[in-house]
Amino acid sequence: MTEELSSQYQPVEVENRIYKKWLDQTGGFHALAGDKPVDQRFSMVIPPPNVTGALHLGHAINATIQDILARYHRMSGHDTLWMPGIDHAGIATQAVVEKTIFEKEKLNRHDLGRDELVKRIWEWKEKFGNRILDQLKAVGASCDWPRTRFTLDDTCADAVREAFFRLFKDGLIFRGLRLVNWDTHLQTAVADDEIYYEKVKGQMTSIRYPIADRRDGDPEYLVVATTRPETMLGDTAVAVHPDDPRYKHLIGRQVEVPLVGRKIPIIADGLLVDPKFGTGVVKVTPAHDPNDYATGQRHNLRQINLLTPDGKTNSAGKGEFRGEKYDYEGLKFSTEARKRVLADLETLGLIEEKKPHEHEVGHSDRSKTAIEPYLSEQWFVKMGDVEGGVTLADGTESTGLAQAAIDAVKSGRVKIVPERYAQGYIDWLSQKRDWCISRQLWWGHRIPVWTVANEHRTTNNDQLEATAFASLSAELTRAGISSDSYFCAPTANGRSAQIVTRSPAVDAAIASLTNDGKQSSDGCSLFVDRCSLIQDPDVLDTWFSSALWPLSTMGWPKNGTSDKPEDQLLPYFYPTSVLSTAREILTLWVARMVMFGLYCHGDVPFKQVYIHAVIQDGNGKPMKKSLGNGVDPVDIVESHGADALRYTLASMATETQDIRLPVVKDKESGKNTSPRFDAGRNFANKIWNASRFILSNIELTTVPALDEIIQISDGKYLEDRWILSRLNDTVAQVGGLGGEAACRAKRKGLIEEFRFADVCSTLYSFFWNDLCDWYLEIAKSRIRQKDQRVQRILLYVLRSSLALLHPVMPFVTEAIWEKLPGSTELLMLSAFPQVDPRLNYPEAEAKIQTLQHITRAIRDIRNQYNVDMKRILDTTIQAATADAAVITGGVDIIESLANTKLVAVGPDAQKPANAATAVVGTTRVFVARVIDRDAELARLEKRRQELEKLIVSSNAKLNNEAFVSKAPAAVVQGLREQLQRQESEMTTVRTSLAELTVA
RNA sequence: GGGCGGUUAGCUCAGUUGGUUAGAGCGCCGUGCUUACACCGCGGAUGUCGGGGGUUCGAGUCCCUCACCGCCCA
Repeated sequence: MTEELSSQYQPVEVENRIYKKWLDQTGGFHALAGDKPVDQRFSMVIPPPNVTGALHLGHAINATIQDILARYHRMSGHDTLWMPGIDHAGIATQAVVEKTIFEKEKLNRHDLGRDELVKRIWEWKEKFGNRILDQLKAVGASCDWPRTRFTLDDTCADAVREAFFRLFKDGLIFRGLRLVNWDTHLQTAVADDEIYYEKVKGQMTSIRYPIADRRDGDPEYLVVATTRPETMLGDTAVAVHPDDPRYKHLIGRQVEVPLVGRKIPIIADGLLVDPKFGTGVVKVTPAHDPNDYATGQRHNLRQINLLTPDGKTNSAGKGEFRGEKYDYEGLKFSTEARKRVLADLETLGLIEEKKPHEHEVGHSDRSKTAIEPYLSEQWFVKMGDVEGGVTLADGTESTGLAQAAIDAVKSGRVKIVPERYAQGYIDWLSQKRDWCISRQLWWGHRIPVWTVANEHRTTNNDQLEATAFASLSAELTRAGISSDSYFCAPTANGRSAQIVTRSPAVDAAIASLTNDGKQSSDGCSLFVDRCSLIQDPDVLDTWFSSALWPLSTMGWPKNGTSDKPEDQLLPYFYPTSVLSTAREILTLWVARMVMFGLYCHGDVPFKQVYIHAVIQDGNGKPMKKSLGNGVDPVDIVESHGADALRYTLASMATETQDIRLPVVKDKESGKNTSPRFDAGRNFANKIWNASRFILSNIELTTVPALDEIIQISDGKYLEDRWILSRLNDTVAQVGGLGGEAACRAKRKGLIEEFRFADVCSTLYSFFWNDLCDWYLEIAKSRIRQKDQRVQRILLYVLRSSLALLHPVMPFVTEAIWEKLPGSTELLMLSAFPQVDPRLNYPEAEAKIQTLQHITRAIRDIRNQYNVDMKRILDTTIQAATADAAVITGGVDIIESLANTKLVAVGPDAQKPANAATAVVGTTRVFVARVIDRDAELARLEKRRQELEKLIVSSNAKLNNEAFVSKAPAAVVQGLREQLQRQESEMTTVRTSLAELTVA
């Protein structure tokens, strides 16, 4: 046995083998719908990592947390599903692939074309898409791998189609003009969270706008200051503060915009204008600034868009002023056009002042180029309340989608842990801002809406359209797929007819019918070239498919269509039990999942949301590639082992929102690491060695059953009852009391309370301190004597410990489990230990504690006097009768652990000459023949002073009339008893001091 | 500007409804190659609980205020 196990745990030698064994014997941690009651089912979906990504510490801590939960519930006998998968991450992925293609082939996406680019991204996905999943496996994640989903696969696409179709039919998806953050390089709208701000040195220019129709006393100009003079071409108002005496009389009049010659109103707006800032006059360009946009909404102003999608000035950028024509069309908007505008203004003498100005400019995270606010047509999901309400899939009514998600949390149907995060979720949803779901990308779920191609629309072809649509409808009906399409008639305000399709079959039918005027099977020509249909070119925001993740991964909307177990996931495992994630996506993702879960399927997607802390470096800075302060979890798996990584991360998982991990560069490898991971490695090593020691001394062929253990623990060995009692307490803390007892006590275990750091420290102190430092040391003499009972206790405790530790440290525990006598089944499939009231031995716990105190006192003296460990000292103990009995009962323990000989114990035991004294409460411990009078005096005097302070403080409280009368009786009584103990010990210390002085 | 979190030993963090002498790991000091483990054992030292004020018989814990750090939302 000993020969097989090295004296140091070598994780790299066992982890791959163990992981493969798990996969082989569980079918890849495969879960099936079963027949257990709801409280014995446990399910989670993994927050799908980005395909472009590599594992970072955020993934690692979250995977560790989820795996602890999954393994714990699996061992508790619950049907356990942990659904894995990855996210297509629209813009991030497309940007990465476009960049690599450009670097290698100098081709951009327009050179390649849509189909070719999408094909290339799929190839790239096949090549790199599974890398992060392999990394999760290296960490030990026990996901149901055969079910691995991808947000762009067919199953997920079905869900996206169905959800879009329903929302559209219910009027919850609409198209509208909105100001979006436009990335002119990638030519797409980007979300607010995909923008970062950078300080840019610019110029503040003050421009004179001539006042139209001047009256007496009017100034010639109004002067406005701007950092973006080119946007003046799109100005549709200038605003002043309603109470500003300088301009009050001008409100309602007009100014002329230089260069374009447009006359625009002077409006009053208290929200936009700060009269103390600049000249107190603000130009308003609703199509090119978010604040101006809002102002435009308030005052019903025209919106003039000046941009082309690639960031140039469009045909609106021209005009006539003072008889001259000005034209900026085709110029790069914020660079070339700006220069020309400034030069032209200069020539006209309309520039009042120019001064340097530093301001924040939004940049796209993906292309690193400046963002342009851009007015464009986008698709939206209506979040706010709607007339008539929204019917959720279970038939209940809500005033709107956002409200439904708010109510789910407020009512406690979804519980957010830690609770404080619920407020942010509710606040964000309460704004009920419509959700822009269209992205001008090619990588993603294409918006399933067909319209008449814009360039073919004229006012007089409505009749043609109507006929064509009727024919198409008939064609779809004949093909039996008309229920998968939804027709929307053209509207009076010029919107084209729209067809929303639910299935690729309908798309294919439309495409084939509209191509080049081809004819349908019955020979009827459906569309002429003036009325061809095109599918909306945009794709859906990635979060749209992510929002359906708990549903789509379980097969919605097709679940229940067969009796096959894989089609029964949704009724069995939905809603999931827990979602573990980071707080940054609480709104973007979590809120939207709740919304869609309720709307599409009539139930929340999860009962609990656990928000884990974010790991920062040792200086409190977030870990970022650009800062070079990140630690790669895969490096830690290689250097320290997966268990060490997991243990360390789990022990940092407290309720705070940030945790710091001091980062250092490893001298040999040059890679970032942290000394904090040593704790995990050391603990794994300790488990390994204690197990090795126990197993090498065992002659048993099976692990004893609980009944046998209870029988033999009733004998003379106090320590056996003690370690069993400690074990039982540890089980209770980590796993809870179980069954009815837990209900009565209203206490779950630390794992289910998400107190992962406490789980770690509880396991650590039991295994290392109780088991290794005390029990194994006490048991050694019996082990040497081949005592059969101690072998049984040891093996039983070891097996329970491995099972307790397994959810946190699965590899090392499974590797040892293999070596247990009679071991056949996997530890990961074995039962998690249960509390048994018969294993509570409070009297043993109290007695061992006394013996530990005495032992420590003797060891302390040995250390202080530098006594050679080999020298056996004589000890005399003066103790009250009751204590003396305990000590006498534990003579062997004290003698072996303190390497001493107890020569006399009792109330009348006398202090030998030349003995050192230690005081433990009222007990005095004399260690013979090591006396150093000065050292003794110093030690006792120090204790005397400590006690004196305590006694003074206790007395002060007890002499305080207010305390005695107002504090609870138990507290007062407790303090009285404490004072008594302190005074007794003081007497003992004084006696010892007196003896020294006399001697 | 609004909201949230943090500030406890040299470092990283616990401290559950206010109540008996504020804890752990790492690090540090001393010591030991005692046949599981030096990734170890044994022992030790280290805290005005960010500053100030208040409530209370009693505050690390509750309230107010200031400072600094971080996050989220505008």
